[in-house]
Amino acid sequence: MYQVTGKSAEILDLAERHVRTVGYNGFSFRDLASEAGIKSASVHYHFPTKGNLGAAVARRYADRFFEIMGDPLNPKKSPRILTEAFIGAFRGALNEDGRMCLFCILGAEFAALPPEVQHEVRSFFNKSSEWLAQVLGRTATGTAASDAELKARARSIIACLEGAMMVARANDQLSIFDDIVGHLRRAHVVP
Amino acid sequence: MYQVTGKSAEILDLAERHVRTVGYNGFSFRDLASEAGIKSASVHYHFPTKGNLGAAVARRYADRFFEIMGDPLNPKKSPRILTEAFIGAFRGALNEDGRMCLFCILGAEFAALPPEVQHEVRSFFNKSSEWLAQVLGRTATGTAASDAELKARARSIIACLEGAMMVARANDQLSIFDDIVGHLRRAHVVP
DNA sequence: GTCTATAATTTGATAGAC
DNA sequence: GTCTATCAAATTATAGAC
Repeated sequence: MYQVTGKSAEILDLAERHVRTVGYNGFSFRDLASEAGIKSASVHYHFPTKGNLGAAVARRYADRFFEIMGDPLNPKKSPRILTEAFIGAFRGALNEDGRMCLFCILGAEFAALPPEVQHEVRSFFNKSSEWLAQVLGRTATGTAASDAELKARARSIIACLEGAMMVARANDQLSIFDDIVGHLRRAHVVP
Repeated sequence: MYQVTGKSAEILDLAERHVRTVGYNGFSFRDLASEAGIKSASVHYHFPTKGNLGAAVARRYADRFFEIMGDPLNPKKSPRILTEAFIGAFRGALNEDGRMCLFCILGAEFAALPPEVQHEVRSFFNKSSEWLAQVLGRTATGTAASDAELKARARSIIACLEGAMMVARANDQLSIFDDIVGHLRRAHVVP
């Protein structure tokens, strides 16, 4: 699933790389075309408009993310394991290729995005904080907390991870990300 | 100081608004010109290149920020007061006009920025985490911590604030920012 | 300082042949 | 599905008059 089989998928891969590096407004259809070995008109065949392409990139990224994360209530995986997987997904994005989490950069650019892309961004933040809130609800301190409190804690962790990626990349030091996460652990913000 | 006296300052104001809304790649010299009631060629008279303008916007924003924050070691201001001022500066940016912190959006766009703007972004993150680390060093738990640990804690708070702004704006709910900060306080991450 | 005029390039997007 | 050709608009930036 989600393997690079055809040109459409290849274009999605290239677009994702660009968004995660220079943002939605930082690349053009011609950039993608030249890297894919085709012409920009052919890119429009696969994705009629740029908003269309942006939304497709966002949707695929989110689908992959939640597919990897799995069920937050899976009894075979402890809250700690799941939280570490969640943190690892963010760290991996940064470590793997020095690029940002897709939704960190799209979130910052939010007002500059076409409506269909904005919709995907909002959706990801809602779903990811919901996922993490469910995990936190399984912990000893979580069972006593209200849903609103759990969601706030989840958002706090997500916000911290997104911010950590940004600060780390601006300084080109992955260790900054690790320092910040280390602090989250020591403060018992994270299971 | 920093009042809108001439066209240069007015252009800086307009550019700052645009960057904080749609990012560095989301506006043009013509946008600024039409809003300032002049032509784009006249904008180039004040700021030869866009990188030049971007760096000037960033420098002014940072200068203002640290002017308002004052001395982190000021004995008349408690660590708690100073930290709240720090948090308030971030919240104010969001609350005042629903726009992002300038360096949150520039940080996310980092790779798409001209070198001179990148330099200002790095400089802000270094200076602000240094400022906050000095404040944290004055607290009971801070005096025992190493400089590296203090800096990591400062960066953690900054990352969280930047991330909180992003998530809050993407959802158009200031309360999300407050929830996240509230959690920071309850977890005693913040003095 | 601001203007007109314009250069040189890039952008997103379309029409129509193969 | 990909191409050539092209459009209309926008972009950063400069030259030179006022």
